[in-house]
Amino acid sequence: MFRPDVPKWLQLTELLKGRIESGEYQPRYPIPSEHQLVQETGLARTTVRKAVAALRDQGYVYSVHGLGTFVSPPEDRKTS
Amino acid sequence: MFRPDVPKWLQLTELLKGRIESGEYQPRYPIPSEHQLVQETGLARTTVRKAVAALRDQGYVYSVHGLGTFVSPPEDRKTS
DNA sequence: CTCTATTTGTACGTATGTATG
DNA sequence: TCATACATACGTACAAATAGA
Repeated sequence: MFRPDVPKWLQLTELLKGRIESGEYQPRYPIPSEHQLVQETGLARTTVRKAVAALRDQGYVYSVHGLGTFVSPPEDRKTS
Repeated sequence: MFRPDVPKWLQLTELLKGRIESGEYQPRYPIPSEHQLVQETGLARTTVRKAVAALRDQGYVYSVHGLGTFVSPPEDRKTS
């Protein structure tokens, strides 16, 4: 599932970003939980968290403690 | 209370399994709640839950949302 | 019927240790 | 020395189901 030459966390970041940009994950709706992403990818939770943190830093998602991680409105995305 | 070389969650799993197999916890009766196990062991709830989840995976107990976790009948136990 | 307490379920936040390249 | 990656462990928050007063 993952190429060996690129960090897995970065590949997961790009994968999720693609699903957001394609509209598969809609603004204001949650992306899969960390637990679900761990199950689906086989990665460790820390690695999944690193991928989601990068998405957050780039304005693609925001997280609410105890609730989940949600897709940001398109204008929040930092495309730089 | 816990050995340093084995994960605490696994040690708690084995401890509870021992109480089930010895008959201290009887089939169809509840085991201590997560909260009680936290108090008794000093572990975090997440760690206690991991121990109970392992017990569930092995067929030793089943949980009912809002009610508790109960000892399974012996024939459900996966001894493999 | 409503309120409350208890209990399990779900989910994110944080920290530490170990191993590998 | 550093980034990546996995595992363990504690903390905090919110949700849902159940039972009883």
